[in-house]
Amino acid sequence: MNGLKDYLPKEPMAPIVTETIPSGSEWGYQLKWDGVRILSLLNGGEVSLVSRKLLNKTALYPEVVSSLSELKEQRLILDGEVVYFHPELGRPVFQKVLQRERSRAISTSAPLFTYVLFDILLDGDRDMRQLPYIERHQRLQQIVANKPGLLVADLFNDGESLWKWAEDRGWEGIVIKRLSSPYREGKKHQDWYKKKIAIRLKTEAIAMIIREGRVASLVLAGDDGSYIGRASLGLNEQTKRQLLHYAGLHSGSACWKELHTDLKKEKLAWLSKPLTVEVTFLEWSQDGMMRHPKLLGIQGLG
DNA sequence: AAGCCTACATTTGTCAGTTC
DNA sequence: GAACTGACAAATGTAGGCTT
Repeated sequence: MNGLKDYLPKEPMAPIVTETIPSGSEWGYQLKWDGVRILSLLNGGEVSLVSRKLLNKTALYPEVVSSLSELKEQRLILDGEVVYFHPELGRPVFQKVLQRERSRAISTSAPLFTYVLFDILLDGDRDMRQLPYIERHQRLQQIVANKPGLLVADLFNDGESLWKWAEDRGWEGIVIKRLSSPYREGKKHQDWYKKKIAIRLKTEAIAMIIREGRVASLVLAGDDGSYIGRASLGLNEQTKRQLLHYAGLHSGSACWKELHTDLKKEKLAWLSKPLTVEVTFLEWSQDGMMRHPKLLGIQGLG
């Protein structure tokens, strides 16, 4: 019999970003649970947890280890997402996961995390990876059925409805899986897709951050003129050159009396004529910043 | 308070190889 | 030779912890 590690992928199977939701009976749909990807290895009473990059996370999520303890006499490799489910909001809150990931000592009053499972790679002696996803999902449900702290991600058959449901309730997005698909490493497949729900905003770039004589990112202000973050995703070299040119033509003075600490160490080029930009981002952070902002377009650039 | 660290996600640029 | 693709590195940003 092979060791458990022989069944561990170099990287877990990952969904590919898509804009259009594939439809048809060969596809299944799941909510995208916003947390950290964790593979779990169970064997002979031992439980260990590893991250996307196969780093050991066993000590970081003791409650997950404990939730899995009922299953630990079996020989299993499971795949899923560790999330903090906010009871009032009715959805996962990623910030809580970040707090846990960055803490060394876990306080006893730390919020409890849930392990949301969506795949099984090994079941006893059986390599499950070649089985169709629908069968792996069914087997996972049999094994995990109603264990506290564990959840099997539901599989739905109507992608558009799930998308609307997720959108209405502020979830991160949905994952679309080909029901016949084997488990393959990384993104070398055409079987798993994800579509993220993004907030769209038209806002103003009032300054640019300059590094080594080049535009590094745009400083964005919200409706009330306050700092809501910076954005660089979506800028290519050509756009950066255009921006630098624009900054030269419309050089202005500082808008704020006091700079956000974020910006204090940066070299800024203030604009006398702000640029209207469109951005998307995943969500607002607690202190009013955009999480993962991305520029869609900039108006008024030559 | 500043600066560095770790971990993660994602895009952009580049290079090499393949295809038309 | 142009256009596409995959693999890879670099860049950018997120955020709290830790040290000074």
